[in-house]
Amino acid sequence: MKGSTVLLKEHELKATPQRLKIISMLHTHGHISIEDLYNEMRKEFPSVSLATIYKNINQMIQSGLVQEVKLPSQKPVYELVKEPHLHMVCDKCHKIEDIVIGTEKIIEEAEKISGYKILESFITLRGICPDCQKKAAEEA
Amino acid sequence: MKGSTVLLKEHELKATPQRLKIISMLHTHGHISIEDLYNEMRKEFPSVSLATIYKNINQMIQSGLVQEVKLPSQKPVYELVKEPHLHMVCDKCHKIEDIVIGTEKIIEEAEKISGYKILESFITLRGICPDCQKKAAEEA
DNA sequence: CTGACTGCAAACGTTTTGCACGGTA
DNA sequence: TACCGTGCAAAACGTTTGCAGTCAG
Repeated sequence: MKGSTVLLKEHELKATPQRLKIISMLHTHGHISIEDLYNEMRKEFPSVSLATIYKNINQMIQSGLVQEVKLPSQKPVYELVKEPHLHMVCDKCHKIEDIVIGTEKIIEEAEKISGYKILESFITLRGICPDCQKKAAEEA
Repeated sequence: MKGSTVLLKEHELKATPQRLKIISMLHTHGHISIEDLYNEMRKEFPSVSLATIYKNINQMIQSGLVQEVKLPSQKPVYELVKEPHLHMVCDKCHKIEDIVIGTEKIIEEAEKISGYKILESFITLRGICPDCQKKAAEEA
């Protein structure tokens, strides 16, 4: 894991305490909403402004450091940009997990059928996570 | 194509002129935003209210007649529920197309890797549509 | 006829903007 | 020191709600 200061410098953003904290929260949570960023940030920086969170997240998105993830039936969450992956969302506990799967075949087929030149894919799968399956089985 | 009145009745919604128009616009456009629904609806029903559009779309979603589609970098659009499909979005002209592709393999693999029981998949592919590829080639 | 639907206006939650102050490089 | 970033307040959006009048069944 790269130092957060370096990460910011590489994207031409100054390393302010607020930004370092945002990066750290993104690392820790994997996926996090603006509201949760704000609430957690306030523990350490009680006078932080929501505007600061928005401005920074938007700058990080523009600079390619962060990515917005739009999920069905919930507010957008944010994650650090890393290798391409897809998102699994649990219907019961709402946890979000990344998994890495080859998507070449589906993309190839989509290109063949549609004639599009595909540049990026966004895949979200909704279902029940192993923990919640277990709980459901025990309750039955 | 089923009559819109019947479609509404099947979903236990009264067939008002506004609702019939919404269904017709969904048919015609395939995917349409609230704003576009409103602007087009006003041509025929000048005094229609945005609230009516929202209320109706939300009811149609709840009754399983309509589905919300969240796309990267744009407002949500709405479509009639039909067979599962994925969305192709053109970077240049922003057109949205549906294509039907088997997703069993990717879902199977995701289930195996993650242990999730998957219930639904949301797949969006971003790229350049054939028309815009052609245009780009001609300009070069 | 009755409950559901519409249009209007106000309220709401989220995100953006402008500006003066403060901190990073 | 110069500029960028922050916090605050206000504004701008998008969406929802409450209500009185109207319409579909």
